[in-house]
Amino acid sequence: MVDALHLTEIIKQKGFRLTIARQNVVDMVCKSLYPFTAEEMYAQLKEQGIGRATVFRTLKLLQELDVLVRVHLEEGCQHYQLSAATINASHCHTEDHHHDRIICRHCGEISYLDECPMKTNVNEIAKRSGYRIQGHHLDLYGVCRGCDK
Amino acid sequence: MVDALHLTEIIKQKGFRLTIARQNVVDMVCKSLYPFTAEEMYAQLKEQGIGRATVFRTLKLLQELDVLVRVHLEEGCQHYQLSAATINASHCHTEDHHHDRIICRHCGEISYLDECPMKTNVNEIAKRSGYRIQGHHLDLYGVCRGCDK
DNA sequence: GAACTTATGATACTTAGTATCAGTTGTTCA
DNA sequence: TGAACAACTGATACTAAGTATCATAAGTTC
Repeated sequence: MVDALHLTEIIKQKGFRLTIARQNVVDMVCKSLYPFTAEEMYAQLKEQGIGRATVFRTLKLLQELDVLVRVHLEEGCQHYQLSAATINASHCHTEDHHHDRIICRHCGEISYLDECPMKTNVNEIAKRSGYRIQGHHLDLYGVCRGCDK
Repeated sequence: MVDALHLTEIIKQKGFRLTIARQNVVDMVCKSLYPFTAEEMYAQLKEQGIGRATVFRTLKLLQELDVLVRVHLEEGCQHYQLSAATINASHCHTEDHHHDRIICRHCGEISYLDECPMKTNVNEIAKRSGYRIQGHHLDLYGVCRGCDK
């Protein structure tokens, strides 16, 4: 699990106030193991009196602070997950957790690659394209072992 | 430009009717050079009396037929573009056009990689993950040469 | 603790996309 | 040909995801 303190520090460092609502959202975000939607997050936070707009606003803020990224699943774009930068910076992780994924088209299972296949390619791509490359988003699609029968 | 005839053949082969509305959508899709939204397409087709629902339906059908893919841009998921399979199958293209992209975070410019960096990795990933891999979606993010000053 | 700024929740609104449905258009087969 | 049927259509109403507005509340600064 990612350290919530690290994220609240980022919020304060950038000059934003750390309110109770934001603290709550950050806590939930840190506990998330899988990509989640704003609605799912709101469903859990509204019991604590946190408004829908605030949840959307806070997730957007965390995205702008590079804490979260919005990710592309085949069914739509409304999912958020912790950015690779956040997970890497977290003291709770020693290995490099990356978010390259394989999604099973049959059962929807999502696995994460243990090794980033792009690592060796980025320099070459940068040279060829002239871009300064800052990151990437990679999803593989296929059929998992269980479904492939 | 992709051959509209090839796409209309796919529609007919799969047992769907080739109506005037579908023909119009296919023609527009073939002319598209960049990812487009359903609303953009509708804006151009409504003059010809084609309804909004029909445009959405037809784009969805073309997606199901693997003619189009919905793509992930940072601002959202609502864009469509021709699938790699369609472009490769088109007689107008001899080289391998792939849709791995680099997107400039500054000006929004989109470039396409001329070589798929995943080509060499897919077998290894399949072996390690146990998935039968059917495809992937790769976006790189960074700053293009023009903006990087 | 007053003055100010930022953030909040409620609400209304926008945008993207889907469901429904009566009417229209292709297709098939006699 | 044309009747019968299924597929498709546009209009419309709806849902879901997200944004804008605004009066109120809560931090912050001095």
